[in-house]
Amino acid sequence: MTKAERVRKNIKESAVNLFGRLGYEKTSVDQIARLARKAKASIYYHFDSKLSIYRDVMEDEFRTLRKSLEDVRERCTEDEAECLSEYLMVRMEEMLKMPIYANYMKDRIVNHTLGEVSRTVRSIRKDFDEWEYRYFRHVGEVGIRKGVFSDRVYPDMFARMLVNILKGLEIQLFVTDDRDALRSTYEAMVEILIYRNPALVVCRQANESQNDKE
Amino acid sequence: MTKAERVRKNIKESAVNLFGRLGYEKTSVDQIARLARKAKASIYYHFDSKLSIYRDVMEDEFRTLRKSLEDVRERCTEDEAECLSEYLMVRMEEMLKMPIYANYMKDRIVNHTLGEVSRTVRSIRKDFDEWEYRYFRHVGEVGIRKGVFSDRVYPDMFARMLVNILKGLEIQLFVTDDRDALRSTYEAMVEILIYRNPALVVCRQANESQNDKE
DNA sequence: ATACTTTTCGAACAAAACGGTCAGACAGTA
DNA sequence: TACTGTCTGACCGTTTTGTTCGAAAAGTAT
Repeated sequence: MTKAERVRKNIKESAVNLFGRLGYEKTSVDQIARLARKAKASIYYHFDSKLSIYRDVMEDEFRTLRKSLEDVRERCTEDEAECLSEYLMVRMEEMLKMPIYANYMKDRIVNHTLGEVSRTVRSIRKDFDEWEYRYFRHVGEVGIRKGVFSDRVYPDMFARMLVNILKGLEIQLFVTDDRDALRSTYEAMVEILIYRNPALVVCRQANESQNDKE
Repeated sequence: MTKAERVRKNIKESAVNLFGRLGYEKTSVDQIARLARKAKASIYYHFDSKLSIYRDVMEDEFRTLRKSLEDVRERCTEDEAECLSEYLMVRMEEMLKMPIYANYMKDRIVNHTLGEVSRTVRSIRKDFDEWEYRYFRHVGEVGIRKGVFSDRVYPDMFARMLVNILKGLEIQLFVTDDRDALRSTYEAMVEILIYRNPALVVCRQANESQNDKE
């Protein structure tokens, strides 16, 4: 790691600290510089603008979120419903470890307008959504083929719906901070998504009554 | 409660919210006004200045701290050591519920200078210290007379020492946020303060061995 | 309706803080 | 010595800040 990279990293650490606690507007470049023990002008040697620092650390947050979710995907490949449930739980926990994004969400809700900052975050978020859409569609394809989910929904519909529902619940998560409420909501959602094939239900009931007799 | 008092209270609630989250510098009067649904100029009808709002809500925080500690003092009058230990625990827990003061402490540690704000808070804090000193001196007097604490220290010394030690530990508390570490430190401190009168120890040992024989 | 008081606020102010620039200083090094 | 990457103090134009003031509005008692 070169010296320049080390300095850049140091600046980013200061930025994470401040953006995470104060948000974009309330953090000044001078403050980042002081915390990184550099002059304000030095910050502009390593970064183009305040916004580019913000974008950089925000991207990092989403990168580590992706990494965590990739781990879940690899770890769990058996039952699609179980898998999805686990995925959503980890997703929630990891999102609560994203202070900069959480702060942005809160700011957005109360201030209603952040201009170019919003545009930047939306672009990062769009990449993440598309990445996640691809996964959901894959889960949908496999799940529908196996009969775990109803074959009346197409994988594309299935994935799009999930992405949008999760976006809504996310706001709730950051505003209320009530992870337990969200957990049960996720569980209920997965439960509803699972296709209760009438034939299978009858079959299962038959099995159970047979087990009772034994 | 008159209308003016209600408005004042409403403004103070907004101020508590913002000062507690953002600190003094990062909170603007306009922001307080918006949260209280008043024009900025209206704030100055009810308060002299931004600093006077800050002083007001900070004093409130110390007032409720005092109230809690007075409750402990009344509840517990038996064993001086036990009493002191309980007092310190409640003191710590209650201090963690003082967001504005906590925020001020953090700011002070990283910024090193806040000028007139520091002067204001120091004055409030001085009142509290003197109030607490009087209690510690009283506990010292009674404790030393009863032989719980060593009679080689004077009540004044005893109280002054406690006030200063607590001030130091307080910084640790706000910086690390590790209340468990502080709890054991407090316990150890009280343990050390208790006077292990050699005569009493011998006496107690004799009693115990007598109990063994029975 | 009248006159008087209390409360609110838009507009304006000087001062400060803001993001960002630039010319030059400094340190390593070939 | 000349060159390269890194740092910084001073500065700029703009926006935000705390605070003031006169007048509008709301409330109240006569």
